[in-house]
Amino acid sequence: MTRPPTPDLTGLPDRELLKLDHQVCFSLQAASRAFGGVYREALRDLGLTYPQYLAMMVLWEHGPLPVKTIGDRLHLDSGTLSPLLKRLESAGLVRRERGPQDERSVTVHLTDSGAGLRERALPVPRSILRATGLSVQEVLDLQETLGRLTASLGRAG
Amino acid sequence: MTRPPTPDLTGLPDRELLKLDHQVCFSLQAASRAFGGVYREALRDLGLTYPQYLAMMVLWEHGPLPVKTIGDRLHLDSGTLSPLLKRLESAGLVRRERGPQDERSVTVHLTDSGAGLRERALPVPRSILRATGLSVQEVLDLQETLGRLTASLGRAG
DNA sequence: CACAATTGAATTGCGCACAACTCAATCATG
DNA sequence: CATGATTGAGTTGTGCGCAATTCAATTGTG
Repeated sequence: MTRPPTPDLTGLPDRELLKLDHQVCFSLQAASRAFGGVYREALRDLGLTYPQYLAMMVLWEHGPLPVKTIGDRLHLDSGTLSPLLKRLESAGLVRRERGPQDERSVTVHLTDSGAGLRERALPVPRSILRATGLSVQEVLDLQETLGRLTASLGRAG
Repeated sequence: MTRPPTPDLTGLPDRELLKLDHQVCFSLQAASRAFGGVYREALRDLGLTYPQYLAMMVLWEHGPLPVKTIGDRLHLDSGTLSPLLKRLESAGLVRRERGPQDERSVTVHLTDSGAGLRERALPVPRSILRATGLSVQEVLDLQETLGRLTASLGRAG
């Protein structure tokens, strides 16, 4: 019943492979959506969705940034970020300016309102972490595994 | 530098919590999206998206099922499933019938074309699992952790 | 039996993710 | 310096996920 650390996957029967890989991606998405639900509730008062919260966090941490840089950090392209930032802008949290040196680039600034929102967002991480029910070590292990997984999948795809 | 297995989370500073929880959900979504990319490529020839593939797998495994049952298995509601099944139907893979005993229920059947697609889908799981770069044991551990995580988050949200 | 509550599907609306494309600004090469 | 390639944003279209609503069918209760 013990398995070698790197078993010969090609030797496993198709239906076992099917179960394994199905459940990995499936349980990954299940966890991801469960997070979404918890964040949705935690961010409701702030009027932010989770992706919007991520964008705000990048700005809270690094100050004004070009759209391109935000996209690099969040692994999102302009097709996702442009409308998202537009919503943040119409919510009055953010302001966009064409860069003077490179007129293709648009730099995103926090407004006073956007900067002030940080205070109200501070308790969110704690409530989320507590909701996971995981120990810190489990969180670290999970991240390590997910990091390798994403890297492998990225190279493959 | 060593930590107890279940540390007192309330004792950690805010900014450390912030990093931890941020990266968990973030790396979860990153892995989930990386999977999406790999599946997208693997399923391109079949003309299926990953959620459509999941629905087909349920039908391949269990035969004709009511929409409700498919939704329970995939954790999807009718708002997501109805249009998805409609697309599968217009692709000729699936047929929908009102149940005679309960006229609210709609049972989804595979067409011959839909059943035949299973053959072409068989090599997909193997290529996906290989792309993960994880050992079988790591896959099992990951699933276990994700299962607990999802359960905790579900209870919390 | 009548009527209220519940259930199963579908629809609408919103936001995210991604592909494909447009367009202007910038860069690189000859 | 002129021209072709590349880059940064934005737009369009498709599909997923979720909330909220609608509607008919069914169930439960008095």
